[in-house]
Amino acid sequence: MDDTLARRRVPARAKAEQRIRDILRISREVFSELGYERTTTTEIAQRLGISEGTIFTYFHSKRELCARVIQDWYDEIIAAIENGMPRGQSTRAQLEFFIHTHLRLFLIQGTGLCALVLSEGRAKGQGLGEVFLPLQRRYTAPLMDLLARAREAGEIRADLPLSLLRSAILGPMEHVLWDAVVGGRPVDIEKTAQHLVALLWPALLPPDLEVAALKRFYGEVGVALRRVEEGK
Amino acid sequence: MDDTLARRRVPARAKAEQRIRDILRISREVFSELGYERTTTTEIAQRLGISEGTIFTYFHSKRELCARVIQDWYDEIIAAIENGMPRGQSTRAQLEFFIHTHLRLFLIQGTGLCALVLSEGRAKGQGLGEVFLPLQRRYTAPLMDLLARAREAGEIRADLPLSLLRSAILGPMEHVLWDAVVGGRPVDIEKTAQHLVALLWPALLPPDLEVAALKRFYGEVGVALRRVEEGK
Amino acid sequence: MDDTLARRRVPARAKAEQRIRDILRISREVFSELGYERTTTTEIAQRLGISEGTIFTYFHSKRELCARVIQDWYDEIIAAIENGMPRGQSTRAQLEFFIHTHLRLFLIQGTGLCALVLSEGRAKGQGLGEVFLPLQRRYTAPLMDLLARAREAGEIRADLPLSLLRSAILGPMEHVLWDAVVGGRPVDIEKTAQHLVALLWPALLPPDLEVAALKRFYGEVGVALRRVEEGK
Amino acid sequence: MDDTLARRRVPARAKAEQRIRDILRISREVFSELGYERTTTTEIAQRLGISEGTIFTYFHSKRELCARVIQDWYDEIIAAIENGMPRGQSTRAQLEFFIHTHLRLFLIQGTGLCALVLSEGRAKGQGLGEVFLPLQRRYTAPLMDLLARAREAGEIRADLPLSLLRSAILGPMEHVLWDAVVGGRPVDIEKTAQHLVALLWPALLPPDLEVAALKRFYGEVGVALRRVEEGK
DNA sequence: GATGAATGAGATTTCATTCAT
DNA sequence: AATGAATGAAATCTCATTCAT
Repeated sequence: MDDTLARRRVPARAKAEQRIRDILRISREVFSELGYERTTTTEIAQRLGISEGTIFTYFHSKRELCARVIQDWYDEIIAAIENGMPRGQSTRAQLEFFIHTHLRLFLIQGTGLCALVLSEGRAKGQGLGEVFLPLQRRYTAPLMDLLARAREAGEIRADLPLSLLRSAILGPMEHVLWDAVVGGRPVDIEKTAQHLVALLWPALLPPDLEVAALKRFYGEVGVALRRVEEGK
Repeated sequence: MDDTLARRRVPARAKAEQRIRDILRISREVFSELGYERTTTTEIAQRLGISEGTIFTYFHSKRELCARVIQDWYDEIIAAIENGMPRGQSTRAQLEFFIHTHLRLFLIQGTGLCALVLSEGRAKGQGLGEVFLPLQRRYTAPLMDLLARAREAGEIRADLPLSLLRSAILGPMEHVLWDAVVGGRPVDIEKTAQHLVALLWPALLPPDLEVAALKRFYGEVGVALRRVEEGK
Repeated sequence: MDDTLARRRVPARAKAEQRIRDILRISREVFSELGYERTTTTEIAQRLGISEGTIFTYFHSKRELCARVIQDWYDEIIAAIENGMPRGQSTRAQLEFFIHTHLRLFLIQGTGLCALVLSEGRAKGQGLGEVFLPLQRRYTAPLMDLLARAREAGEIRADLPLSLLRSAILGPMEHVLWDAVVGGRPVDIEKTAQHLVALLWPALLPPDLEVAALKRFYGEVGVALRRVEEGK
Repeated sequence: MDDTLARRRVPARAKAEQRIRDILRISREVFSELGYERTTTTEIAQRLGISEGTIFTYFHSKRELCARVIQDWYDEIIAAIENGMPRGQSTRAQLEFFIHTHLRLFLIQGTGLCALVLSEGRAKGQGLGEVFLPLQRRYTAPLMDLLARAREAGEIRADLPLSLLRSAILGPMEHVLWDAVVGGRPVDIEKTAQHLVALLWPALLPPDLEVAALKRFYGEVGVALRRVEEGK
């Protein structure tokens, strides 16, 4: 009974929501394959098996549709990272989670959406640009927080601007993804994430924390030696 | 008389070549400002003060023109790096030269051309994609050579694939450039290059090369100490 | 119980009639604001807070709806004039009533409906045009009657076609209304009506009715004078 | 020779100008037949036997094209009236010229353009409206000047606002034209102009200028008579 | 070789109308 | 009776490319 009622009332609203979801799903596909300009509403409609007009029943314009696609995609990534971040664990473990999650989510959709953001974010004039900046900021916030806290704790180097450290982490990830897609090779996400952390971790450490200690010891030994020799 | 002769002999070839250069120069400007799709042949012709038809006298299509623009741009960067690379100096010095030159040449034209490559390189179907791969390879060749030689010499770590090291260098550079353009801030190229090297160098070093040596010393000193104490 | 019965009996007819009235009322608003083409069924439905489909339950097409709107509006004006015309009073008083009523009714709804008729009445092809002619005729009938009777009584000039006199009355009124709407100024209906009558009345009088009599008298006095002088 | 050169150089520019003239001529036809909204660029292109794109080579948008059509049409009327006005002659003769010219020029194109202005002038939002007001003003300027000068000379009544007098002249003209087009009857322009002047002239005269003089005379004669009779 | 007018294929977007629920 | 999602025809406008001069 409940079921029947539910099922009966559903269509009116739920059908519409399903449509919106469908359109967004396919649009994400097409936009990420072809980029904004080469994507046509005709193509989207055809893949959905609906008429072009229907798309415009739910979205005012192609631009709005695209903005929504990007927003949703960001939202997913942001949610995945914010929710999953193992805050109790070590900085290095958290960094590894961030990189791993990032690689995983990007590779689901290919780098198409990434390139979309990269190229359309620059559309001067009346562009999608404004939509991106806040998203980009929210998206990198967990990473920035992590770095800031680690720096306060003296765990990572303080001699360079945080934004540079951020670039040193995000940049290689994007480049690896790019390589993967252009080269068309599959990526072992697990391994690549571990590699990236192994590679980048030394770059983040305070230069010569341990080394400095050892050097001091080395020096003191030297002094002691000389004294022994002299005091002979 | 001289003039007339000169004018008569030259034009057939030299005038045409000048035209081609002009078209390429302006096209580079426009493509990098607007991206491939938003660039119109009309815009290019207008900025040149010539008719649209003329462009098609020299280039078969917009696509071909764009491919040529990108190729020329790559050629310049490749030449600058190949010619300028200070091969006699230390690996670190060569890396700094590479990063510095890269940043400098990219920032001359803005990141427009970079975004152009990024977004148009993916054009599935009848794309520019095929043009890019070899260029990209030639472009990164000097860096790969440098890394390979340094690895053989034991200067840099051997526990990770070279391609990952490459990504760890190119990725942050691109990210920094991106930040610069999106943020609209000017970049101190000199300083940024130094910072990037300072940041990335530790990541490239064999893990614990120096540290390992010190630790071995520490250990030996310990052994010696105990022996002295015992042999007392 | 009463309620239930009432509600049950009424709806079939009365509810439907209320719907029709509502749709017509709002449609009049929208059509007169926007004109036929710029009016959308969506806009009408939204202002009514009903669904688009409902409109088509009661009207076969947008065109039919518009025709009905115009017809109703004419009916109101015609009724107001036919019922209110002070037939016992002087021709001039009746003319003033006509002008006053006309201005008043037009200005209630703005000149939107007027412009609607003007522009849509001409729609060649599958137009509303055919609907208008009889309405226009019924609408001007009271004025034509008034003029015809006055002419028979010798009150107004007989040297020009009646249709021209009608134009000389309707034309200025419309022009004044137009001015008012374009200029966006409020109109003092009372005063404007009086002014129009003052202006137009002399145009309707038989040329020189009074003047002719006076001139005849003037001539006779002259003759008499000369006779007196001579007969001295 | 001259001819040949002239003919040879002509196309480049003259061909374009001819095109523009052709497009304007046909557009005037279509816009005046169908109104702004119902006119399609397809229809215009078809009647011209050219492709739709060509229209947009010369005019940025349908709206601009329409604005130009209206402007040209106004310009013609304004020029005809400004140039032909017989300024030396009597006020009445000048008025007749104005009315006659107006009727003639309007009837060449039908009232289509008139209705176009009427209906599109109201297009709220981003309309053609702004284009019209100055044209309308320039267009009525000669008439207003005429009326103002005549009023200063005491030739026409001063008890009503000039704008009302203007409406009393323009209004009937438009109404007559409307009648003619709706009714589909041909109009005897000469006769109609004369009739309109005969009809409207008395409305413009100072009320009772002549009549007042005669009445004064009549009164004085009466006084004189009584005095003679008494002084007998 | 240069021109620039003409083209036509195609893209986005609107909206009256239909119809299953 | 009411809904509102779906439609599809049509409209405006863009632009790379061609070709006669």
